[in-house]
Amino acid sequence: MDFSKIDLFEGIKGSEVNCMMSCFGAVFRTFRAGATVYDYPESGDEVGVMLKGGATMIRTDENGEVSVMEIFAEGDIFGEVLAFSNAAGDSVKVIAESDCEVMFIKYSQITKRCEKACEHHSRLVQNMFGLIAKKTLSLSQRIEILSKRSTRDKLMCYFRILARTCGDEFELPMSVTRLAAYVSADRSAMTRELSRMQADGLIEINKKKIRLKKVC
Amino acid sequence: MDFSKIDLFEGIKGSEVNCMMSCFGAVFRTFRAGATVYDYPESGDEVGVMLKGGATMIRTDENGEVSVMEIFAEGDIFGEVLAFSNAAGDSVKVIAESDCEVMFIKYSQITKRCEKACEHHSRLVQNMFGLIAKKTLSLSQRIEILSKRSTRDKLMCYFRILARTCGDEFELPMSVTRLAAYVSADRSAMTRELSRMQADGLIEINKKKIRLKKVC
DNA sequence: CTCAAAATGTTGCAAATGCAACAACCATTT
DNA sequence: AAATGGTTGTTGCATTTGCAACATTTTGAG
Repeated sequence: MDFSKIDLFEGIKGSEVNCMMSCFGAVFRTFRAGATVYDYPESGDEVGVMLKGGATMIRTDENGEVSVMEIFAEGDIFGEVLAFSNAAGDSVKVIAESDCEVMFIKYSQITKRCEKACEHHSRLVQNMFGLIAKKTLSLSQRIEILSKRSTRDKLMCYFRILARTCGDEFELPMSVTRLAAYVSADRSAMTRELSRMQADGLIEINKKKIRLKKVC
Repeated sequence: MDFSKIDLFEGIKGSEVNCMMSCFGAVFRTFRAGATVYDYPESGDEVGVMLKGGATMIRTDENGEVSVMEIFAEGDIFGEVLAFSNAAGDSVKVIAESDCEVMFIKYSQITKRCEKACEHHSRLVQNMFGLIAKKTLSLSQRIEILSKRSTRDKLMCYFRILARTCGDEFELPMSVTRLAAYVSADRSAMTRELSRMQADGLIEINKKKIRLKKVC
């Protein structure tokens, strides 16, 4: 297993990473696309580290309304203690978007100093620090999107965020149906709005390929 | 200054806290209600710790649209590195809701180990950890609220969250105008909806006092 | 290949919401 | 007391949005 690309272990040698695994009681699992990676009511204080592939955190409320909470790519971490409140007791799951590989460790083992006082434990804490900061950033981005009043503004806001890393032409990192859940809009209404946006010359859209046309 | 109630310093003796202040280059300031506590484009890598009073983080976009991003009470921390993306380059400020007292420290001084290697520095990092986790929780709560489709659902979601800590009868922690910004709805439309909710027997509302009536 | 399930695209209609404009109220300052 | 600025409450109207229902296309499994 190559951990060199995983941010959580940055600055920690591969050999030492393996050594740390026993402290953490790390467990490795692989999942097929569509499988449930993490089921919140059950998964206690475990932290998941996405080693390979991608997944989406999905909340389903009592009315069956679905909303996308977070999107995980390689290197991202997730877990109940890390990220969210489940106020309403809704069902919250992480679903594999593609085949993926995940490492699970106990949160409590990370935050408390282990008896052996691994030298690299504190570095790991620092890394974790940075990852959580990154996560708050993405949550905050989501809030920026959701706080727009109209579906059009929400979409434009999201597209501009994507464009900042990918340029004015990019591919949606999720299905249109998921996108609707992500911006918290009705799918059909959103599709209608996407058409209008194209008609108004704001974007060009072809399947999942999108091109921002106007600078703004 | 009494730090015993500030989560960031939990488990660190008062005398040692004072000792640490020099490492951090802590600066203390007081603000009147309505004053600007923190202005993001300018305030670099500083972390604010709310020692006394309360404040609100407000984003204003290019159209003058206002949205409340976070609400800070005693013990909460805030800062650019901690929480948010400013994608659009909008104006983001922290405004004192009441008279308040804030301590500012440099983020970089917290994350990097200081030369003196204070014994308690690592405890501070652990505490900071917990605070950020708490922050992600509140961001995630906000997302839970914003991802509801209707204004009524947003409000009920928020009220239930408040009720969990305060019981079925509580006082709004912000003005109605701010509440509208928080749930990202038009103020007048929200007021209208609040009346309807009362008419429908869901809540009783009197100024800022709210009572949840139906269990659900 | 074939079938079933899921995703996508489209439309009409009713309801919710934003918007604008206004009046009433409150607190603070002069 | 008067003036000022901010918050609150209300209403009519145009627009947006959600919702439901349906046809079409794509995907995946056997």
